[in-house]
Amino acid sequence: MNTTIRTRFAPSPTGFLHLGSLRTALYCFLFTRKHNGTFILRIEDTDQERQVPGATEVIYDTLRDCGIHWDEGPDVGGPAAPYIQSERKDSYLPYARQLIETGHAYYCFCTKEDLALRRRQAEAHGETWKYDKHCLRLPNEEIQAKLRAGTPYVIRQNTPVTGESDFDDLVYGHIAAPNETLDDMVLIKADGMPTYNFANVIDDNSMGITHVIRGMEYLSSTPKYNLLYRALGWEIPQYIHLPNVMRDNQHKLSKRDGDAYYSDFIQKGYLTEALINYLALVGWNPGNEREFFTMEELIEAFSVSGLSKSPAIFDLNKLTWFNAEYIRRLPFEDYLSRATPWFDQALLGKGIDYRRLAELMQGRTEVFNRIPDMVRFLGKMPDFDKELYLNKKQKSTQDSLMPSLKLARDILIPLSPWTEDKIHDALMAGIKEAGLKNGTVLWPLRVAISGQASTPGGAIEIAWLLGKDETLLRLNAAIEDLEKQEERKNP
RNA sequence: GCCUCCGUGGUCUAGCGGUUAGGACACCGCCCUCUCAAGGCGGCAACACGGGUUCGAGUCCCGUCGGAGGUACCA
Repeated sequence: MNTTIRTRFAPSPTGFLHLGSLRTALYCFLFTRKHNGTFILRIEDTDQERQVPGATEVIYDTLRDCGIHWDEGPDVGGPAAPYIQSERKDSYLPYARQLIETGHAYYCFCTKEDLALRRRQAEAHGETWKYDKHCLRLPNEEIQAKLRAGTPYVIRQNTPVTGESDFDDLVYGHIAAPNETLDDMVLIKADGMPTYNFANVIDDNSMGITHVIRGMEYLSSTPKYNLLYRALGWEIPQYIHLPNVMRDNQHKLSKRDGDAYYSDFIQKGYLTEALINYLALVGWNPGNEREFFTMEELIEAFSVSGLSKSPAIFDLNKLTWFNAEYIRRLPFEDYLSRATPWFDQALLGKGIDYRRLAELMQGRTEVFNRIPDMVRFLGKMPDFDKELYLNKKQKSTQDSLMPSLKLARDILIPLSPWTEDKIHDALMAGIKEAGLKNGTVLWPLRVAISGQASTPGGAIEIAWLLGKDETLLRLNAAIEDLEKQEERKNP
């Protein structure tokens, strides 16, 4: 490999960046960096009807966030500028004309409606629809007359009807398709814009792309692209087609799921690094059992041979596990600042010490958006089922309950200053003195002041976070509540 | 329908003719422990099916079945 590798990521600006596309961009980037090549960003906006304002910026921002840097692109320029297809509009038609002259393409005056009708008829007969080359057989005079009259037309590729076309994909190996099954695809649309199919070939060539890395939805049309390369006398690039990222066995991860865009995950509190790390492993493996990678390490480890051929289901569970791991590894100050807005959602103005809370929460946070529900009880004592007090394993029984709570109260009332160490030592000493098991007192205490089956921290940490006043308030309320309940039972 | 591709536990995967089929997530159990989490230990669970080739097949060939993609003046 002595020629410099040039690759491109060529998204359409139709909205947010889909995770499947992100992964394609990632692999493309990794491959290119690994081989010291040039990574190009090209915006494919040939479909005027599907433009979404601001979508291009979303692509830039997402890629940058992820650490996927492009060497040439619309914003940074480069020797093959412009990098937006609509701005290259005029460069396609001459090639199409050249193809017409050499018999590899032809004008077609069939209307969309007419085509749709014929397609439906063919399908009604159970036949495969394929353009019948009707306009290829038009006499030259008629073509010229229609052209002069301004009749709308498209330009179609004239694919051979015999033989077969084949190529070698770096992932899928040898791919061959009978030419008779190849449709005469439209190259230039009636509005003068090239189709993706055509623009792609022209741009990839004029930008000197050596390796085309893209989703496998293009695998079956690649033979047609290659026919174009040959007709134009161009060198065919290497192909690396990537299997799809699936939601489940039969569905691609789709925009409808609400879980398909990069931004969806970031908003929920997934870390970019975790997402990238996970995504890299959906459809690729490093050849060993390593799972954690920084971007630099991914570049180092990346190899086409580790790419999988079969579609992979996106596993939210595993992503979440990665995310929790990444959160645990975050420097504490970083965690604190990221968690603060989520603490605020449940605890704003409640006077809780976020720093201590963050210490307790960092190891327990899987996704940031789960924080509010986990800490809300600190701001407001929730209602809870009294059954929660009873816990066999902790040796907290109906009989031990009231004495335990009162013991805790008696120990905590005189306590000063209110520090975790003090609370801990006093409680432990009192429990030992009473000859009880830790759980017998601590379990009901934690329940009484939190109302939760589980909390980020034990009774001691929770008591400290709540503060002495609030802790005793809640404890007293719990005791009174139980006493009332007793009275009702035995008046 | 036709064309192309794919097929190892629930999920992501290792395997590239001889393995007790390995790892990770999830799940279950135990330990640790003032709950939960983390951690430690253990467990459940896979070569889609049928034919070949071979001394020997998850690995090679053929077929069946299953799935995906394509079949647009969308990309």
